[in-house]
Amino acid sequence: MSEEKEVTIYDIARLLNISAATVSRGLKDDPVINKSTRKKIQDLAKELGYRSNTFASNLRKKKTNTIGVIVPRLSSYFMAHVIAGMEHIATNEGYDLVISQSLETLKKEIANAETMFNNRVDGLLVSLSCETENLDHFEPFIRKGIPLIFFDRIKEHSRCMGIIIDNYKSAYEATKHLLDNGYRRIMHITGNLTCTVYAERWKGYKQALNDYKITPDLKMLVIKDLSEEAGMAAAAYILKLKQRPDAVFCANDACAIYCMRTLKQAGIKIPEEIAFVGFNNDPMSKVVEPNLTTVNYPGYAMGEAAATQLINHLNGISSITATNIIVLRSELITRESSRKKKVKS
Amino acid sequence: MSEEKEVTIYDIARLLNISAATVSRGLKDDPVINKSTRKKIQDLAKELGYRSNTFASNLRKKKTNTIGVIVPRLSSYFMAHVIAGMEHIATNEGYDLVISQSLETLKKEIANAETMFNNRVDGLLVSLSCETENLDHFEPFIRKGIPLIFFDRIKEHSRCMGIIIDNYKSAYEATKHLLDNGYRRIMHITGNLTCTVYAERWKGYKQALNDYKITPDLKMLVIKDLSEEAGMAAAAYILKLKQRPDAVFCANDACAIYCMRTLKQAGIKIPEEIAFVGFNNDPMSKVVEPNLTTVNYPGYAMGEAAATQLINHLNGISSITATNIIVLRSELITRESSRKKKVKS
DNA sequence: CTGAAAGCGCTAACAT
DNA sequence: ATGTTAGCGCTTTCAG
Repeated sequence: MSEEKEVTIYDIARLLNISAATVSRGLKDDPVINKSTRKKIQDLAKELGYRSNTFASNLRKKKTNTIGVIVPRLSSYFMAHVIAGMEHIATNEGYDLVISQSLETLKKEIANAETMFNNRVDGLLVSLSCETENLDHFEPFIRKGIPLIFFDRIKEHSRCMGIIIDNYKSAYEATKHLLDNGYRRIMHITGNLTCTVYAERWKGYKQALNDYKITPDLKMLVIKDLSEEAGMAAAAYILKLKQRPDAVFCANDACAIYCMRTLKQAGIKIPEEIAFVGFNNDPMSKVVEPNLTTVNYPGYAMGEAAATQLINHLNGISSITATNIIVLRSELITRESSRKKKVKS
Repeated sequence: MSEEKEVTIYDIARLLNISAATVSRGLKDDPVINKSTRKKIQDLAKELGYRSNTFASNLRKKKTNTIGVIVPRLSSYFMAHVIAGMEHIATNEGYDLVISQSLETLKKEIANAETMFNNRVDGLLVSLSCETENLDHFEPFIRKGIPLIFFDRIKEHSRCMGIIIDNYKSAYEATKHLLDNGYRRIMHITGNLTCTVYAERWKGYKQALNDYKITPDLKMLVIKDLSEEAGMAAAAYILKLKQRPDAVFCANDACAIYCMRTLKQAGIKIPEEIAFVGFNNDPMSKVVEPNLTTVNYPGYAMGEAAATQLINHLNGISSITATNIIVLRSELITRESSRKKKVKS
């Protein structure tokens, strides 16, 4: 623990008999400084083990080079990829990421936003908790002109960009795929409808049914938390139903898979008796038997897009308030779990 | 963008006709200040929307309240849970997490360490890349007395704590489980053996064989990158083998699963002809058929442990250099893929 | 219990 | 091309 003393620009300045200002400029390779002076400065800095003091610099520049990220949970496959994508872009651009989880509660989301605000992040990337019904706790950012981008779980705001996939369209296509393949009594299992993503998927589902002149049946709508347990519970519900669905469109893969598995264990043939479509393209969907048809959700790309937009705005290259919504491509991946229904003739 | 001016302690001081020093103390509820003065200060601060300037404070205190995290990849199920665990502890203790990925390369790991060093993190939490053979790039931290904890992928260092599971023992138990269940020709599929985790697992595997008087056969050792593709390639290798294994112990689940699947598609019965044991307890392992026997890897707990130890050290509650290694409990979860072998009689 | 004063290390406007 | 100067906002002796 030999706490060596920190080297400052003043040490370098003194040793080189120049001013601290010149050192400061030389260190960031400012072309206004003589090339040989620059080299001398940089060489000595390295030799002395100089490291720039970020706080002093931040204090002066009033900029933190830090981007705040607030997400419901870190520990999903999807979110891990989003974060990886953001980290990739941020690092390349010299920004740090400070990440926090709301654990799906508004209370924590508010606390996290406050911390981020006090820490003076340069910008904020947010995926909203399901409990969040208004954006009041982000007003301090708006008022200070701190750029704010929502991704995945968004709410519209005139001054904030949103980055999403077209949940409505994806759900519509997923449902239409089932209909096209001959399924008619399609159950929808989803999460809290205050979440835009789930609300949109539900709309897409209904529209597809409508287009096939099918009236949505409320018995065919199951709202749970989309957990594995919810999937098993949904399966139990299905088994008790007098008139069972011939297909299930579930708003995530984990829930779809555990529902499917439970039914399978109860002797139901998948997809012959009940077909399945999930959402997210979780690695599990490729492994479960039968392989689950699902909607690919480009997490890494979404993370990259969000970080890129924010940083471009920060650098003045583009403005967040001009573009309002960016929609990423998402496509249906058809697999065994929704194979064409054999029509009994 | 109404860039309202920032409120500082001087503003509060002026308005209250007291000194900035008193405000500074009052804001952190220093009992040395008159209770009513404290209240006045805090009330006014809230009213004016005062937020403390972290840099100014950091600059003065030479402390960042930031913990750096360097991991090979963020986007695995395991690592997502590690990070979630760290974030949980760090947030509670008022620390920020700054996270970066080495993407399994030494070059990036060095660059990341340097950034963290320059950003003056208070402590560092590291899981090493596979390429890392020495700890030179962490010397600046050691020299400055900045605490450094390795987790999961560690290397021993007299001044750094390591947090791991007992990979040797877990692998030993996994292999012994197969042996106990009647399997004798056990293949081991693993990753780069410069990684301690894989080296330890390999040792455990060999020891179990030894204890059963079985000489390890080099044909039964497959070293790949443990990816899904590696799993499929390993399956192809097995199919071409004159003398096939009757069981496979794979150092992670993803690879095990894709190997198993490929064999299954080729008509091999699992576990009758070839049994499987994986490692990690990835969600996929519970979903694949047959369910995969695996070793539970407590990611969240590991993240919590690492963060807790670091913060305790930072707070002077305990020392990192005293304890050297913390071993977390990990247990074998037996499932269908390694059912007892039926002995032909 | 409160205040005065001296920086922490860096940057940027302004001057030379 | 380089130097001077004046802070950024906070903390912390030391003095009262």
